Amino acid sequence: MLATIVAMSPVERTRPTGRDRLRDSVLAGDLSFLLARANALTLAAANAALAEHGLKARSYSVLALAADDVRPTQRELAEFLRLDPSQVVALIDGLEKRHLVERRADPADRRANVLVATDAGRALFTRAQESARAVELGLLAIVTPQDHERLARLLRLLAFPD
Amino acid sequence: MLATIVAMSPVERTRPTGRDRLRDSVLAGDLSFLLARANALTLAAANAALAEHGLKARSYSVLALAADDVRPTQRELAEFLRLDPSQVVALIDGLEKRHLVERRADPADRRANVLVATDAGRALFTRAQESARAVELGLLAIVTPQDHERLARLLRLLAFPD
DNA sequence: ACGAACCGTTGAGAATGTCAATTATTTAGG
DNA sequence: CCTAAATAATTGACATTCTCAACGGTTCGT
Repeated sequence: MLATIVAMSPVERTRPTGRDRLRDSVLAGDLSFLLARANALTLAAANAALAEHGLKARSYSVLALAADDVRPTQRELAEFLRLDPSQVVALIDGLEKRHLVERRADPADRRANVLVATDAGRALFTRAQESARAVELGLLAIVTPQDHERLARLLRLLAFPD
Repeated sequence: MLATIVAMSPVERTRPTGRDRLRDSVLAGDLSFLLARANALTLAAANAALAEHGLKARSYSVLALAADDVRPTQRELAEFLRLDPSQVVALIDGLEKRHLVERRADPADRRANVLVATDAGRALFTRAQESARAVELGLLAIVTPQDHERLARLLRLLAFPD
């Protein structure tokens, strides 16, 4: 409403001046949109920081789970990362060729593989994690530690609804 | 640490039972990951709901901005939605063929087009918006209204850092 | 023992992302 | 005023990612 009035300047103003006109649009109030845009920016920053380690957010995530001794199945990886199982195959292939992870037969189910990190994988992850951490702190420098915690809690609710 | 101890059960336990073992991994504490996963789930839900209107999150966003009389330039759309300008071309082509939006020469800059919605576009947007709203409320049913507001505020900070 | 369900893998085709080149127009500087 | 650099939209090429269906091997329920 206010924006409309402001736009009603003299005679068809060239442009309502606003550099953030779009930020006042209804779309900007849409949580899905904010989520998408925040994710896009964050992902770009993360990928840029991980590039020096030859990783992207995806491969970093897989490596992180492998290095964490949680011994995830490829199926679990796919569900957790919201990827098609076939993408997990390609992702692991890439990391395995670089000797950062290994597929091990799951002793409990011979259909399944379990993913473990090699020593080199763990070493790389430790280094990459610092880069990732730096990015995250950079992005969150604008919010208070309390808000940081709140955000994590709320995102966890959205990310794991069940 | 704790996980390690727990895993050290009698004789190589088949599996630490946990169905959410992965949720205790270090990755699950990563804000980028939570953002990515929350976005993936939200996007999937939004696309599913918008499908009945022949829209996806992307085209819905473009339509929303067009219907909002904010008269965005294609360049502005690209920046706002974090897309390559060439993708905006394709997106608008699709909507324009369905007579939902129109490109209008920007009176202030003849290089630029400004996007406006047709009456049909506005009508469709109104309907689609209800679906989008329903999805959003569904996703946020688990949080309090106050948390809903907090989340929006924090995401806006991440989505528009400057 | 049997069929159904499940795991990883492969391959194909659609959708998206990324980038460079082109034309038309605007802007900045001499 | 004129010119060079920058900008907006578009096109096309190419890489990456998404989505599905099919397959062999294995497990599960009955």
